[in-house]
Amino acid sequence: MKSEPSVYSIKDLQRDGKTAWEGVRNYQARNFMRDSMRVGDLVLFYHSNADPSGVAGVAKIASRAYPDAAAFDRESRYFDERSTPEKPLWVLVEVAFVAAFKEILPLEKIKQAKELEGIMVAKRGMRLSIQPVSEAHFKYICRLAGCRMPGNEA
DNA sequence: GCCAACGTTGGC
DNA sequence: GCCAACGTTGGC
Repeated sequence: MKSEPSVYSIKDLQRDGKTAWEGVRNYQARNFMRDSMRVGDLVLFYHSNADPSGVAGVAKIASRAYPDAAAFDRESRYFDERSTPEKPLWVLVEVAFVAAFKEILPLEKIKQAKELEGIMVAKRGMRLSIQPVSEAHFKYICRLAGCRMPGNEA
């Protein structure tokens, strides 16, 4: 899951413990939240538009998808008049902090790693803010980042 | 700040 | 349903 650190960083999540991932306004990204995410699923937290851009840590899904109330709020930058409480168009999931990498694992490193061949985030023009990651890729990224995780002590 | 790539919108 | 115009994303 991508976030611009100037808006919301892994440190912000560490401080908050948990956050509602509001503001996703892309159908494909929404569908991943709604259809594929389950409580307990692990997430790579990616800093976009950053220096450097890359994976900043690990989070986990803390709720199933439910309507994103920001879409109903005229004052919100995420307001969308097509979405109503009766017929919500956009959803969010809650995301909980797991770990912050000591150092960002830069996109450049991800592109260089043979083991990560085919990973979505490395593809040209890939700007989807929520992307599926294979278990093998996930583990390898954690290893590259030197992150110790339950079930992934390597 | 530039700009390529992409998604969305809306005229036809 | 096509596709040009537009707005946004995000690496650099």
